[in-house]
Amino acid sequence: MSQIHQLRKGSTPLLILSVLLPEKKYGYQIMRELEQRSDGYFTMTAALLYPALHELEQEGLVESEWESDPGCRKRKYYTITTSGRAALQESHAEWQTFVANLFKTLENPLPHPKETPK
Amino acid sequence: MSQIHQLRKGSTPLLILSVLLPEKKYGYQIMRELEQRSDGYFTMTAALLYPALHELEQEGLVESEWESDPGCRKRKYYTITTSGRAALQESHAEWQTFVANLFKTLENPLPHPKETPK
DNA sequence: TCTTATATATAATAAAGTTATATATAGGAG
DNA sequence: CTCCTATATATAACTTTATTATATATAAGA
Repeated sequence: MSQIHQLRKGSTPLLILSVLLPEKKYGYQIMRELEQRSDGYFTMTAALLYPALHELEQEGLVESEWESDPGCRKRKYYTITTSGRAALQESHAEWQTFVANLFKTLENPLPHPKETPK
Repeated sequence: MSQIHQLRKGSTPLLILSVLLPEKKYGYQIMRELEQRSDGYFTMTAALLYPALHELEQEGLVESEWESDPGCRKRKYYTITTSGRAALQESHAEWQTFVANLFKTLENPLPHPKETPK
C-alpha cells in the first residue's frame, strides 16, 4: 500500500537513476540522453531535473562532485550509489506491478459479476 | 506533447470510465468494483472518486441521474457517454504509449553512445 | 558584438493524490 | 430501542509533482 501511491506520480527519479547506471554524468547530459533514449518522447526540463537530482542526493541515492575540465565550464557530476541501484530496481519492479494491475483492471471484467444489491 | 504530461498523473478517470463501460453504476459501486477488479491493488477512496466523477460529468464524458429504489437510499447513477467511450479508448492508448516509452527508455541504452563532448 | 548552445538553479503556479471530516440512511446486534 | 457498521455522497486542507517562467553564467560561432 505504502508505495503504490508514490509510484503513480513521478517516473522522473526512476528515469534519472537509469541513465546514471553505466557511469557518472552531469545534469545537462542526463537531460539530453533521456531525450535521445526515448526518441524525444520524454522532454526532461531543467526545472524538473535539478530539483529531482537534489532530492535524490538528499536521499543518498546519488552523489555529486564538481569537475572543471579545461575548456569547459564547471559541471556537477552525479554518481549512482549502491542504495541508488537498489532503489532503481525496486522502483522499476513497482512500475511493472502498477502497469500490470492497471491494464488488468482496465481490460478484465469481474470474474463473477454480482447483480446490484438491494 | 500535450497529452503525455497529463497522462503521467491520473489513471483515475481512466479506471472510472472503464468500469462504467458495460452499464450505468453509482459511485459506491464503482469504488467496490475497482477494488474487486484489481484484487485490492487500487484502493479507490471517496475523496478521489467523487471529485473525479464530477469533473468527468462537467467534461461530458459521463451523465448522472438520481434513482431512489424503495428499501435503498438514493443513489446517483453514472452513465458513460459516446464521447466518454472515445476518451476511454484514447486514454488507454496513451497509457500504452507512455508505458512502452518508459520501459524502452529504462532498459535500452543509447544506440550509439557518444563520448562526453569537450 | 550578438546569438545560440551549454550548464545549473529557483520561484510561482497548477494539477492530482492523501488525509480528515461531514452528513445521512439501512440493517443487524444487543 | 440503541449502538455500531456498512452503505452512500461530498467537501476541505494538505502534500507532492509537473509546468511555466525566470535568473545566472560560460563557450562557440556568425
